[in-house]
Amino acid sequence: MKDDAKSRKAELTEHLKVGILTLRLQPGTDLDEAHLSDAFGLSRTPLREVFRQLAGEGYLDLRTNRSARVSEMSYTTLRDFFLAAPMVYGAILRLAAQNATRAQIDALKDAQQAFKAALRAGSAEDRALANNRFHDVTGEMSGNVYLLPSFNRLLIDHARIGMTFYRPQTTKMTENLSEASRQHDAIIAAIEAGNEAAAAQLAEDHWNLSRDQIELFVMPDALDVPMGAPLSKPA
Amino acid sequence: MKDDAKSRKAELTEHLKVGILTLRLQPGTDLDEAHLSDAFGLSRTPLREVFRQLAGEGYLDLRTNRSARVSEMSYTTLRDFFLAAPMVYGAILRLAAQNATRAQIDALKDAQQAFKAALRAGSAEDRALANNRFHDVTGEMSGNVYLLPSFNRLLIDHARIGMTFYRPQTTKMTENLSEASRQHDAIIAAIEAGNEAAAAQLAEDHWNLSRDQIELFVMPDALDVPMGAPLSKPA
DNA sequence: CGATTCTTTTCTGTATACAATTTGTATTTT
DNA sequence: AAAATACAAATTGTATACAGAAAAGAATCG
Repeated sequence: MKDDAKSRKAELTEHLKVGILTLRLQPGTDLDEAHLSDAFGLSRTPLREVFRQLAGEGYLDLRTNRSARVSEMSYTTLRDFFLAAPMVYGAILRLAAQNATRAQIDALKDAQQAFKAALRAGSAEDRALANNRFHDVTGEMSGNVYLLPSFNRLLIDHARIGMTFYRPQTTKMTENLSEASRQHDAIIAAIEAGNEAAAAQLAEDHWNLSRDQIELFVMPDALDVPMGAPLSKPA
Repeated sequence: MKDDAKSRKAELTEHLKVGILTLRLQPGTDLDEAHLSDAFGLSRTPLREVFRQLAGEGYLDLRTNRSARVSEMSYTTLRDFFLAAPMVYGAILRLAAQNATRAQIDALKDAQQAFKAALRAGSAEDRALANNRFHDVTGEMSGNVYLLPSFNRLLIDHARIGMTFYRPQTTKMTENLSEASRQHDAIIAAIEAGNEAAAAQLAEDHWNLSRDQIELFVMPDALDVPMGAPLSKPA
């Protein structure tokens, strides 16, 4: 059982990634080098290398002479997200259908099993991470080094945005999650059949569903209170 | 005149970037930490941080317990490049036309001036770098954090592929460079006018020209020698 | 002579110590 | 009392020293 520096470094990386994807580490959070190096038994040198790497992948922002910070999410970035996601997701799934290997398809099926399990009995964090894993595998399948950087960057914020809607608050939202799961199954089938057109269409459908889910959160049903009626006082 | 560590670090970063874009540092080249830290008056710690950053941006590949290496370019990556570039370039120019600020438009004009100067009197390196700079500014204009990672990754290899065809070997290739310059002017005009559709169309035209130029290099005119005739001996 | 093992050397990865910068606090000044 | 300044504490950035892993070379065996 090796617990050397290498594995501790990987642990730290995973810890930060998961924390950021699940919003446990919220956008804008400052990271304390001293505390983290202490907690993971690493000196600051390798720790800072991990920071640089995660910054390169879009998890963190680095500012000279200031602490590393979990990358921000603002309304402008949300707009950019909506613009870029459909295009990149479509291209990735199309390429995945072209290039997926047997082993990758098996990995995708495993990811989907985990996603279903998370829907049945998991927390919001479990669902977001399982969904992230599913799409991450489709990225691997595409194998296109030029599209992956943007795709992975999108997946980070998709998970973070999704953390709000994987905690379903209405029946409609719950139905949407079941639909997403069915779409995952269809995506697997399209990839396995090498059906590019179907994969691209499913990417669009899947994205539209995801967008609807986001809209349900951003624009909830209006409160059922007559105009002018007093609202309950804030604490 | 500050020559402190910070500027030396930036110098090193620039040196490596330029070297990689111009193929002075060829794909697959191993980088020697000891030599570089000596040459730039930096210790290995900040040097390795620069390596990590450049790896994140796609300039370098890092392998544990092995030297950092200039990122490879193979025929498979060339195929991926041709698949991804038209889509991403189009989206970036469309967004650039939407969002460009006055200062950015001025920067783009400056870059184009430099490009023209490089065409008139510069080396192949100068031309590739000036062209890279021009497109880099369009990326800044788009301002979309989700598309930029892929766009910047594409620009790296576009510069490297281009290094072969910015050394024009035929009249046709020279004409293409002039045409590229005219397209740059048209791109500036479309962006300045906020004309998205025109910008997107120009992205397609510009890409097609670039692809033609690459094809001229990959598939040169057949040698004008009758079949079976003896070729001049290699040295 | 070739292949293999062992030793030496070189290079990568990490820890620690120190320098430099920023931030928070107390003091002074208007 | 508010603003400005000076000082102290905390934090980031860098250099150096050392530990560990590959690579290169020497010695041994078939």
